[in-house]
Amino acid sequence: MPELPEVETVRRGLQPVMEGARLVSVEQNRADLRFPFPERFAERLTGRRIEALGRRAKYLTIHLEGGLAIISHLGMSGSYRIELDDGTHAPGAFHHDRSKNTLHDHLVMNVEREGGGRARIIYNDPRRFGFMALAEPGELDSHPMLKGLGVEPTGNALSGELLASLFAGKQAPLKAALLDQRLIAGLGNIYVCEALWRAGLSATRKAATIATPAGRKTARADALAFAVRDVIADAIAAGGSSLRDHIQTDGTLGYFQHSFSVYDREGAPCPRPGCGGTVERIVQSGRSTFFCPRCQT
DNA sequence: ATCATGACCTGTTAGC
DNA sequence: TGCTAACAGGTCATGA
Repeated sequence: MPELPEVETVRRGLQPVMEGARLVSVEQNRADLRFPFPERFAERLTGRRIEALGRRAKYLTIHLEGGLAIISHLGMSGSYRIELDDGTHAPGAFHHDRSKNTLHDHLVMNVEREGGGRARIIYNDPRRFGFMALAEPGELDSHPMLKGLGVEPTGNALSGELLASLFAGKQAPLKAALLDQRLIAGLGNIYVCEALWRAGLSATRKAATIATPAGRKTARADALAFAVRDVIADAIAAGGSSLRDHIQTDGTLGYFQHSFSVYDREGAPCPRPGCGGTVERIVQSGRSTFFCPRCQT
């Protein structure tokens, strides 16, 4: 599920229940996800108040009183859901609102909410590619999981100039460069495919070809920087993409999947007006790339 | 250093 | 219907 827009959607869904709440107890149901949980993880959380929820790239950050912070990555299949003490799901609960699948509930945070009442925040992750870490007070930005991350594709930071300088000299395919979290942090397979389509650029072209040899921007760099920021902003506004969970009762599931131009649309006509091409699928470094061979060059 | 590939895990779906 | 293979939103370790 989770690229940057999905993680941001999770953050916004958890925020009204978690911020200001106190962790009454934490149930950790196994020793590891992709990596072992930190030492004494549940004990260190218990009793603390949650001050804020943040996000860096695809990482959710949970800031606790005293400065300790949980760093949570959802991998491919991680999700959070909220259960209120009356047994219902909270508005804003994200994903997997079906009664089955508690098998992979790996962490349960029981909280006393700020305005009173209790809630359970449950982390579920069938494939266990997700992971959690703890950052000591003042060490969040320098934590090994976050410190090497590149620029956020939100806001104005990602300009054509910056993109050109980041990609200058790179022989890797444009797609691989866009997926490199050390350069731009937060893009994944869906939004890279969509951004390349919006920019009219081929995923297989060498990354360096959007810059001059000196690392100056070209029209391609401007188009790609804009496309990346644009598709991420659109996806966040739509609440992210939900590929598998179309059953929904409380209305907070993402709907950006209905706006895909090429992702998972092999054989469909290219939606660009007047193009007339057909979406194709190729494999690059083991991952599907969806693109229009006619208008992406 | 840079780049490509396989590995990690479970669940769902397409195809025979 | 039942089995098998392919594939899935990500990252890390390895080897060329």
